[in-house]
Amino acid sequence: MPAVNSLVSDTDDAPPADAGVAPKALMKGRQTRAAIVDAALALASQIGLEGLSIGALAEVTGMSKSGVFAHFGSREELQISVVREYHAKFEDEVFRPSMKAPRGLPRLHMLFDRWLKRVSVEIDSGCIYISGAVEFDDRPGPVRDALVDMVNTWQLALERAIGTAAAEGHLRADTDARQLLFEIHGLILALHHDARFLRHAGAE
Amino acid sequence: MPAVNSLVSDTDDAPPADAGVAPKALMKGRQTRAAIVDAALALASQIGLEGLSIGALAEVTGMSKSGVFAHFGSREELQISVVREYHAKFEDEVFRPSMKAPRGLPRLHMLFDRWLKRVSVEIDSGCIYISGAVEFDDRPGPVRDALVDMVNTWQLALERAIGTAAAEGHLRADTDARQLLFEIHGLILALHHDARFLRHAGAE
DNA sequence: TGCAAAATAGCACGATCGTTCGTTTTTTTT
DNA sequence: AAAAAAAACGAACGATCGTGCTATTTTGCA
Repeated sequence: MPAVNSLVSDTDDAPPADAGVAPKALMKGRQTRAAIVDAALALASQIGLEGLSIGALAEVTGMSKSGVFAHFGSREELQISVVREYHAKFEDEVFRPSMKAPRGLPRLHMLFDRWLKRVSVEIDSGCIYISGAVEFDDRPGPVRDALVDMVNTWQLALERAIGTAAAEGHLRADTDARQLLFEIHGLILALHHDARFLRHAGAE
Repeated sequence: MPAVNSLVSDTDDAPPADAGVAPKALMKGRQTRAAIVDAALALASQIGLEGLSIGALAEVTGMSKSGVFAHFGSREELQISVVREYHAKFEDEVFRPSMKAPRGLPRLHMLFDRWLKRVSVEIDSGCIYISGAVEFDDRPGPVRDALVDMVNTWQLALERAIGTAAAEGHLRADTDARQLLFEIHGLILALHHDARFLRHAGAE
């Protein structure tokens, strides 16, 4: 694990550094880039990261292929940007709000609740962590690395929350955090499967 | 659900029917077709059903593109054949052997055991039910239909096994078969995720 | 052994892919 | 306002995709 791109870390990346300078009034490029990434995220949520094509993306955003391309320099970089964007959104909507809940079981419960909602209730946006895990389980490269990195980050955060809840006395003292994490993860995956693929209704 | 292509049903399909005639000595075509499907299954297990390309398949089997193509008539038909082949293999290696175990918990246990092994221990062959579910959760069509059909078939068989085990008194009497199935499925999915994507070692 | 049929090869098509390059437009700075 | 820099465009490339065709080879049967 090279960089500690831990949960909590702001979201910009491409131009190497905002070296000190105040954000002068963000250049036009940044905005459109953000718009493209947004559209790409929506697209990738439906057809997968591998299905993401620059041509389709250009059509959706109303720009030219080369115009879109120029913002990333390669398809791979685009995919990575999408992964990072999803990570940032996930952080904003799942992780950070839950940190305001009292530590221990309530916080863990909120994490789980929000995770669950994010992952499958909003049918329009499938979870990129899950689809990406399947698409890239046998496809080495930077995209896979980025995905693994962020999934690991999230799982670590969850495991810590479980540990805290146990230490707080809200869980049985002999709780195996790793094992519980594994089981909770299983529930989420099964729900994602049944809701999205089999099109079942009930969330349980 | 149009056809009852239940577990237990033999595996040939393409030429409409083996109308009565004894298998004269299977024509050359059938063999190569089978060989192609085998190679396709191996390929799809790694790069996914969507990643399956006729060109790559031709290279692997040492035939011409059109030679491969002629056996299926369309890419979609090829994908469906692969799904069916996986289903048949799954039946042979997971379902059928388990039916020889004594009904109730032992049989259920054997089903689970073999399922688990098939799905993730053999790293070389990822589970097409799982990867397919993700790839086709938002992609309607005959391939998706075939996948859903077979996953449903398998889940139904498992649910029945759970029900039997409960009726036999091996499980708590108030067991909710659907719920237990859901949880078991979750464990399998989580294992597949951790083993294949995160490359963890222990099976638990 | 010869003949019909099945299996395979070879070639070309239109489409789409990611990417490159030179030009033009827009934005920012001076 | 003019000059410099950034952003977007348009056209083309090589590659690969699935899919038609028409030969050619191989197979199974008389």
